[in-house]
Amino acid sequence: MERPARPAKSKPGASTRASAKAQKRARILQAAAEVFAERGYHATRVSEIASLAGVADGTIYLYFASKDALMVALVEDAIGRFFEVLDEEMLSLHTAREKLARIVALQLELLESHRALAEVFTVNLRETRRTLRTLIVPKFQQYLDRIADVVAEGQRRGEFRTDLPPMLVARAVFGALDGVTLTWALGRADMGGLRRAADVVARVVLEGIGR
Amino acid sequence: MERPARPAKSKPGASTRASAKAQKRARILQAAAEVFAERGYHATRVSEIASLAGVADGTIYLYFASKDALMVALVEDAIGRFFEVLDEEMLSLHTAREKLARIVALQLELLESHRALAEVFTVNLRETRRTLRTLIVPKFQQYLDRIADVVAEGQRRGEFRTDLPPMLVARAVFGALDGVTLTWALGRADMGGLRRAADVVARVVLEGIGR
Amino acid sequence: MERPARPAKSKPGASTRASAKAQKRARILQAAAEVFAERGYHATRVSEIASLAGVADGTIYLYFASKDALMVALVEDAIGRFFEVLDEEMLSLHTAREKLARIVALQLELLESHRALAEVFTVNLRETRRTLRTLIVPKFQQYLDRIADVVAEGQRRGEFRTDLPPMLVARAVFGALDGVTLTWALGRADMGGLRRAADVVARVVLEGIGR
Amino acid sequence: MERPARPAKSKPGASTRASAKAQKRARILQAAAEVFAERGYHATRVSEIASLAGVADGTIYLYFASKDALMVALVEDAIGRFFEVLDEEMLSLHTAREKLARIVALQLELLESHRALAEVFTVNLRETRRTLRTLIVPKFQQYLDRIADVVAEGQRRGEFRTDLPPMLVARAVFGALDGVTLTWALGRADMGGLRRAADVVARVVLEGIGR
DNA sequence: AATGAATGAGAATTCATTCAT
DNA sequence: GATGAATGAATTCTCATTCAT
Repeated sequence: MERPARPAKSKPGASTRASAKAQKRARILQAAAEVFAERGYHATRVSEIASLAGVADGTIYLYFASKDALMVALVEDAIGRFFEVLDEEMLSLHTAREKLARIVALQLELLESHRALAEVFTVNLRETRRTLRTLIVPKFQQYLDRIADVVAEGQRRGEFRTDLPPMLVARAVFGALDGVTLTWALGRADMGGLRRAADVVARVVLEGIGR
Repeated sequence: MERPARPAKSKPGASTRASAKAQKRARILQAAAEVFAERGYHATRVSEIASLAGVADGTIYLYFASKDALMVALVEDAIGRFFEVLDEEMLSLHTAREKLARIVALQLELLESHRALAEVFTVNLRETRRTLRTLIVPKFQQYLDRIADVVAEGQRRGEFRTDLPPMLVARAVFGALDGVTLTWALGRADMGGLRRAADVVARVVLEGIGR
Repeated sequence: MERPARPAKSKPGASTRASAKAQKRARILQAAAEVFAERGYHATRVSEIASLAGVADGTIYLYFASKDALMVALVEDAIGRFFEVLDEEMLSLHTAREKLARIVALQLELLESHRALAEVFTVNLRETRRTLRTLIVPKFQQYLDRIADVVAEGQRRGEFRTDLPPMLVARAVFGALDGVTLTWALGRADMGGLRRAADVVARVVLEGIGR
Repeated sequence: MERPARPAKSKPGASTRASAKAQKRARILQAAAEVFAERGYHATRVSEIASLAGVADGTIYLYFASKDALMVALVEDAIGRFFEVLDEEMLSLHTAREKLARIVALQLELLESHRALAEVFTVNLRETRRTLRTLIVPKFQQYLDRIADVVAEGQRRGEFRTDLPPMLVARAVFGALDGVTLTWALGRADMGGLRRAADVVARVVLEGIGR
């Protein structure tokens, strides 16, 4: 199940080492996502992650401070990558309708192509202790803010009706995406299922909040 | 596993005893909801529930087979009560629009008035093991079915646009409700917050799926 | 499984009550022997004994101070009854050979006809705590003394060789009886199995296996 | 479940480590025997064994799957060692009389020099659950078979009388040994006590107590 | 840097016993 | 006398984390 995946040619010296380190870190995170999704956060043993990642138990702790930190890193990394793509895509879009539709599509595309992440985000994330949520909730708030910003922009530009509080719309939209992902991940998780869902959610939301 | 209150003729005091038993059971469930919401399912000690309910640790096990069973009972009781109210209310409503709006309002009203339950449903429920989820997921599916039925009914009656798969709409609507409840419960949980959210969600959804 | 067994006609008044009490006590002991033999001392729940005896859990404690006391009473009663029979039979026997052979036969006959007791004596008795054994060991010592007395008597009368310490012989004989009972009870426990064993043990002890 | 010491060529230090592991395992078993004998199986806390063995509680479980498994290993190791000695000694003996006398002597010598084991075998072994006994009973049956084989051999060779079923004799002999060990271990357990008993048991079995 | 053996804190659950009815 | 609901003490085992090698 584990792929050692040491790439053939890499830069010599320090950067090789740095890159080897980054790769091992990534391998551990990947393994963590899979085991968390498969067994749940609490039922996951650190040794299972280590085993799937092909490292010793203790090695995990050279890369992450704790099992909790592993979950935080996993989520923050994924959100970070998502934000990068999102930010870039937003640049080329000009209407709020387009932007909102793209956000919806992008989130579901990402999760559809990373099944394990989909379950981690919709399920396992909520298994973790209150303190841990404290670290992650701000990241989510950032995302809600971005969605709300697009809604507010659409309202200012006359694209959207103005009787709906942007943040409340953002929470509902995020919830809808989370909900379809959850039922998809816990169910058959069929190919293309989330992509189709994105279309439906976008149409309902845009018709619903459109002027 | 519990014996329901015995009906008409029984030894004197029996009905009193049965009712005392039902009351103690309810007290334990209430305590469980509060502690689960406060500390999370895994961080909750059975002894904390017992202490808050004012019974001995062992007494919990005279009413529920395990900590897991306690969570299942908590959720099933709440869903059961919700369904009862829902079914009765649906009788007096005739359009699908009214019905859908009522479902949205009812779910959020119920959870707003039971803050602890709101957190249990949106957060703690997902902390429990796969096997436990197996027991609860069917109950949720029933709820999704009811929502999807109303959507399909609206489509047949010409109230709703027909290009949206009812079950997908149901999943999105449920997700939206779950999402606003989650952000409400994890945030300030201000009075009336969910009631206002119900209005927004209903308007977005009905405009969105309306013809 | 339980036989209420209230006998039809008994003496009126206090003695009736006393006898009813004695019968209930006997029923509890009988139930205890069966459950101990079936499940082992530690695995036996007091409530199982109560259930088999057809009384409430608390009732057990009106007759016996504790689960330990129940085991002590069970064993002492059985040994007491055994001693009564033994003492009477000894009166009519005159040689030490006859006496020893009779002891061997009597012990195995008794245990063969009370399968549960056989297991209680050979197995469950040793499951109990050191303090409990302290109460029972003296009873066993009495038995060893009787056997040793017969051996010493045989030596005085010239029936038995005199180079063997009577108490050591007694311990070996008792062990042999215990051993055949144990293997019988843990095995098929076939009818007549112990009776045949009695004959063999008696012959080995009295004559040896050498030609 | 444990990995036996790896043979010839392995990383340097490996054999040292394997031997350290074997030593720790032995220390735990030794500690277990002592505590079981002292307090009884059920009254023994795993933490007491750990403490006496000088390891942490959890370490016990790196070597044995459970408290039950610890008891099984203890008994099987001891029987295994006994069988090794027994098999070797039997080679140099030629008459069944000699062999039987040697078995008797050897068992009692072994137990006399391992007082704790004597109590474990005669007492604690019977405290364990039915399932555990299932694992150990076959080992005992092997021993009974060996004794019975010697008896049958003696009968074939004309050394022993032929009117006694070998297995029944084996059960009685084993019982006699078990009985003298039990009374010795529960009593003063005086030095040489079992050695003297061996002599008496052998003489009784081979020649009987009759004159 | 990597390993993996060792650590030891921590908690659900059982069940003998009590006592209000 | 009898009941059985309630009590609460008591213990095995797990597993995140450490650290000697």
